[in-house]
Amino acid sequence: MSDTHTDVPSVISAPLPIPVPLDEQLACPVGDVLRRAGDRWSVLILVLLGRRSYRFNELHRSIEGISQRMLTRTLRGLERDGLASRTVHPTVPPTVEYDLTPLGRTLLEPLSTLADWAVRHGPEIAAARADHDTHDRANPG
Amino acid sequence: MSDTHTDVPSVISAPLPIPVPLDEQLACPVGDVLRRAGDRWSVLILVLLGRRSYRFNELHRSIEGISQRMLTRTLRGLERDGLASRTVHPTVPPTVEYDLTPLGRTLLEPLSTLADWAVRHGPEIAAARADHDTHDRANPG
DNA sequence: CTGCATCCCGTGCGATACTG
DNA sequence: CAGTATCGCACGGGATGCAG
Repeated sequence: MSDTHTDVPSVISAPLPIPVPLDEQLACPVGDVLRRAGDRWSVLILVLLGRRSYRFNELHRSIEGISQRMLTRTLRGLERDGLASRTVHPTVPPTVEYDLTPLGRTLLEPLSTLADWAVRHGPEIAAARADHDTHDRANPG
Repeated sequence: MSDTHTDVPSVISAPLPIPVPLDEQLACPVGDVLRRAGDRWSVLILVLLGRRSYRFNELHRSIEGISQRMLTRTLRGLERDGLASRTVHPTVPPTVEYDLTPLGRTLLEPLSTLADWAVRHGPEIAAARADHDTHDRANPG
């Protein structure tokens, strides 16, 4: 953890065939995870479920701006990837409980590493963005 | 780094106002970074530039399947966020060199953490996905 | 309560063609 | 070499309505 020395282990610094082949890109699980994390709701839901289990409408009420459609779709996606679990309790009004799977729980760690970076360097990004927009054109639209 | 004990530090486990307000979501730099990382090309370009500087067509040749349009747009995006730098050398055939900024370089670390997780747990995700698709319906298409 | 179906829009992304 | 312009498709994502 020295100062200017950025030691990057693992995959990122691993040798890479050039040109990076299409197969490699599509088959790579990194792309999968990145896409998941990149959508608008998955990470937020992951974080909420990381604290406790939620029911459907409870999640719906807990996330301002999400539609039922996207909540359903996102949960299905997380479930499909083995990150969240869906438990149906056969009560008279149906009750469905969502939890994080052990796998999903392990994802919180690397996610928090990235989130931490984002929070730390958010101002720098905002500044760079403002600077770029100002110098490039007067009215960014 | 114990076995089943997942200790999640920082942002992810920080207190969160419920319901999570829309402003919070849009203003949050985490969302920004996640979106960037979630697009198809940014991370790959970040990784390449992390090794050495590249020229435009050199990048174009190094990434199979990317269009000029998306290469330009992605590089502009990275540049706008202060993650990559663009240097024009006033030679007779114009030469443009792309590099990682110090900021961009620091992003490689948390990114590699996530990438590492993806590679480690990729099989589990694939298995869960196959299992889900099989049990849910015979023909997923 | 928990969801699926339908309609619609914005945009990410690729293909192609053209310019300094 | 290093881009820009235009087109078109696919998909994420919101609004609304219906159903078990």
